[in-house]
Amino acid sequence: MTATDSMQEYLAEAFRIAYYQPDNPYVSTSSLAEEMQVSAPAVTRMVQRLKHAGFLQHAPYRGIRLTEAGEREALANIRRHRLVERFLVDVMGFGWHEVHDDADDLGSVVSDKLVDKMDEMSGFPKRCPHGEPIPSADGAMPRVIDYPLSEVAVERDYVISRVHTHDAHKLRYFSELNLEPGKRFHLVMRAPFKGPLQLKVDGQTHFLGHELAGTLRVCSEEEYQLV
Amino acid sequence: MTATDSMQEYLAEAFRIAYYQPDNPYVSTSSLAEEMQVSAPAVTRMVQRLKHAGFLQHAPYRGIRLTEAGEREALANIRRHRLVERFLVDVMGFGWHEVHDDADDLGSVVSDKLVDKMDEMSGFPKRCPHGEPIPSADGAMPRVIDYPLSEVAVERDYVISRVHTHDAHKLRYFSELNLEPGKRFHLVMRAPFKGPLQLKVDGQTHFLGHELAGTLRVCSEEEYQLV
DNA sequence: TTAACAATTTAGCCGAAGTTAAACTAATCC
DNA sequence: GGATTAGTTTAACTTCGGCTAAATTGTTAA
Repeated sequence: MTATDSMQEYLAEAFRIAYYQPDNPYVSTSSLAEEMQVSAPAVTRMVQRLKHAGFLQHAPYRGIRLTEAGEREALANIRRHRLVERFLVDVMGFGWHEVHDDADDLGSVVSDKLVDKMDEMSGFPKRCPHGEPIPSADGAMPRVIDYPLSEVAVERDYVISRVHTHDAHKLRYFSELNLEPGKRFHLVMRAPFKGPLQLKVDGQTHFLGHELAGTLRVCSEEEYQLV
Repeated sequence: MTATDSMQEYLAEAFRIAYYQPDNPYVSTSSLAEEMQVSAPAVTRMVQRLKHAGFLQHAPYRGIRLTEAGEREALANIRRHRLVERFLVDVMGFGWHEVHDDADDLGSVVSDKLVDKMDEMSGFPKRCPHGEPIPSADGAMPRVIDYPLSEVAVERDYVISRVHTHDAHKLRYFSELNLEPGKRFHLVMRAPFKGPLQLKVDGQTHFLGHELAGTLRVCSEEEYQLV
């Protein structure tokens, strides 16, 4: 059985959610509903269709879990999506903070031929502009090593690994602060009780709220080079 | 009222058909059905929806005719489609004969922002890779001047203006013969009774059947420069 | 241990876009 | 001028993907 575009989107989103909660392999329908901007019943019905097609297992009232086939579909979609983003940024010159919506639209329709060409023209990138790893053509997905900025030790250097938000304003703000994936910076201090963080980027000092900092994931230079 | 993607496709196709029959402004539902690869009733119902939305007039059993609003929608779609084709050829390096399907898919989803960028990166082209004129952003569509190769005078020089087929094999064949839009050639002779044509391209002599020749539209160098 | 609440699923609805089969027009042909 | 035929339209059904409202389940708290 082959997945429709819509089915692939659900599978991809489920995979992304699972990737961000490495402890627990089950994805709740409500988290899917939220990410897909869709009602809960819509998810339940799609889940049933996907189960019948063999793309996932469903433990009612508990959650879902992709099968091998489901992961394959998901990774194909994610790869297309992230390579399109890279292409829009590297080749077409858009800002990394402004390409998500267009990439969403394009990601569902580009052919393999096109994706391969985009891959090539972007220099076979390893990560998308938000820092997420790009699955290989044969469906291997590296696991990146990084930590929420809001939880790492102070007075040390880090590299931005991933920026985990789709909020256009936040992305634009990070972009203005030069806080983008791959960027090196120094974490000066963090105020207690979920207080603001102070960091130094390109010699400039910035302050970030605790919550905002939580959407940035960071790691060491060496860890960044691993993927 | 704003048109869905699907509505725009129908409007665009209707416009293209009308453009190829300059004498008669009415487009039959069967021609639309054929071009859209869809059953006749599907067209009839869509036509009614489009009529209600004010995009066309419908004379039952006679045909349809786009309104101003309908032409606007159609031209926006055609512009997107043809600029995507140009981009795939000029920027991404695909062959002009192989981009139609991808362009079809992409044309329905690319945003204005993207189309404008593609326009710029392609050098603000005037025609798509098949030679069809590209509507301007404000919705003006030039009318090209050209004639079926099967009907023009022999022993003269011409330029390929448009290649009017979507058949992948024919396109590939034309491509192999170097017969692409903008190409200059000499029409040597034409055998009577719908016989083959002889022409000289780049010093090489080729023969084309009458029907195949009909899918090529040609004009003088000066006429080609007009659009 | 039961009551309340939150999450999930079921039931029944809608609209878009497709299909086939049957009915209807318009036009042509003898 | 009426019968045949080609082209259109209507009717009735399908699938997909969304929705709201109602029922159900699992968990938590009194």
